[in-house]
Amino acid sequence: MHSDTKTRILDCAEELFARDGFHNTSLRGLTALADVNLAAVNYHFGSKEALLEAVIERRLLPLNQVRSDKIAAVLATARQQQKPPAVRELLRAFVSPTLEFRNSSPGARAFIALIGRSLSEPDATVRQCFMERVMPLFQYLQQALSSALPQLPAAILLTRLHFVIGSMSHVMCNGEQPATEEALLELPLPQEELIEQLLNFVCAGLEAPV
Amino acid sequence: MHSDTKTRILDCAEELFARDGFHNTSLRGLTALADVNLAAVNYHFGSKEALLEAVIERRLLPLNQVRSDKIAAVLATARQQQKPPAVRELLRAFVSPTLEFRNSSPGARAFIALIGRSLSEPDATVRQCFMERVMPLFQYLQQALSSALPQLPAAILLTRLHFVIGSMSHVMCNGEQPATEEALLELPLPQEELIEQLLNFVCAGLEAPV
DNA sequence: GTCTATACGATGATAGAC
DNA sequence: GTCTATCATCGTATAGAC
Repeated sequence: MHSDTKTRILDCAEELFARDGFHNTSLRGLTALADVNLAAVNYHFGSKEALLEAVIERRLLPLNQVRSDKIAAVLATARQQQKPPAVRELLRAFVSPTLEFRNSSPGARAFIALIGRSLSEPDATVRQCFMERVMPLFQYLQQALSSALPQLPAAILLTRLHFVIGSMSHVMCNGEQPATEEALLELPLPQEELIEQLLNFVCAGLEAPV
Repeated sequence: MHSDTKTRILDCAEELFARDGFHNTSLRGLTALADVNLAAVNYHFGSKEALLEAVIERRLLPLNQVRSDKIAAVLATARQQQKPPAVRELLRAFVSPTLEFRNSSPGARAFIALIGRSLSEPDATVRQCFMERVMPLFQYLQQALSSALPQLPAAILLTRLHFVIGSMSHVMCNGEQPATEEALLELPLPQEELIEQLLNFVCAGLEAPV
C-alpha cells in the first residue's frame, strides 16, 4: 500500500523527530526514508520548521480536543450536581487520553515522546511551536482546578500544576526506547496501572496541605 | 582578567549547551565566544562530545557528592535514633542542593537547566553521558527511600520516584529564560518557597495510599 | 500541480602543517 | 598550542520534466 507523498513525509518526520530530535534530523535522511525527493518537503510544507508544525498539528489538535471535551464534561456534571468538580476526575480527563493515545500505535508513542520533550526544548522557536498549541488547554485545566480547589492560592496552584506537568512529561518521554542501559530508570508498571499511579501521585500532591 | 583557554571553553560551552542545546551549538560560535581558535576544542578535549562530558563532570560530580553526603547524613541520624529516616528529609537532601546551587550564579542556573533537560534528551549517546553520572545517586536515593517507606512495594516506589524526578527536572529546566511568551507557565514563587512547595508536593505524592 | 535533479552558501568536525 | 585547509553534510532555492 502506498500512501501519498505528504502523508509519508508526515509519518517519517514524526518518527524521526521523536527518535532523534528536531535539529538532529536531516531532511536528506527523512526524505530518503520516506522515499520522496529531497525537495518534496519544501514543496509541500515550505520549510523544515513548517513541517514540524504540521506534524504537531495533525496529532495534537485532535488530542487536545478530546482532553478539552473531557474536562468540560467533568465540569458540567459537577455543576449539574451542584458540587465542585473532583480533582482526580479533572486530572484524569487531562492525563488519560494522552496515555491511551500513546498506546494506540508505535507512531503515536513516538509522537507523545516528542510532545513530552517539547517543554524542555532548548530552541525557542521550536518550543514555541508546541507552546502555542498547548497553552490554551493548560489554562483551561488551571481554571477548572481552581474551581475544584477554591481554597488553594492561585500561585500555589500554578506551581503545583507545573509539578504535575513535569511528572507527566517525564512519563511521556520515557518508555519510548526499550531501555538498554537505563533499565533502572524504566517504568515497571503496565499502562493502565500507570495512569492510576500517576493520578494517585499528582492528586495527593495537588491536595497536599500548604 | 583572563582565565586559561580550557576554562574559557568550559564556561562558554556550559552557557551555550544550556541555552541552545548540544546539537544546536556550533563549535565555531563557541570558540568565537570563548575567544579561542576553532581547533582548540579538539586539542583540549578531543571532540565536541568529550567537551560535553567535561562540562558535566566539572559541576555534577561535586553536586552529586553533596547530595550523596546529605542523604547519608539523614540515614545516619535516623539509624542513631533507631527510627526510619523521614521521607521529607531524604528528598530535601536530594532536591535542595540542586536548587540552591542553581541560584549561586548565572552559569550554575544554565548548567542546572542543561541537566534538567538531559533526561529527555533524544540523542542516546548524549543522554547516556548524563545517565552514567547520575544513576548511582538515583539508586542510592531509591534505596534510602525504600527504608523510609518499607511498606511501599518496590515497583510503586520506583514509579513514584520517576514522578518525583519528572517534577524536579521540569523545575530545573524552567526559569532559565525570563519567559517571554510563556508567562503563564512561569513559576511564580521565590526560590526558598519553591523548594518547600516542591517538597510538599512530592512528599504527599510519595506517601499517598496505594 | 507534483515531482526530480542539481546547485548554492553556510556550517559541521577534524587532520596536519606550523 | 595555533592556524589553515579540507571534506562531508546541512537547509534551501530553482529550473525544468512529467
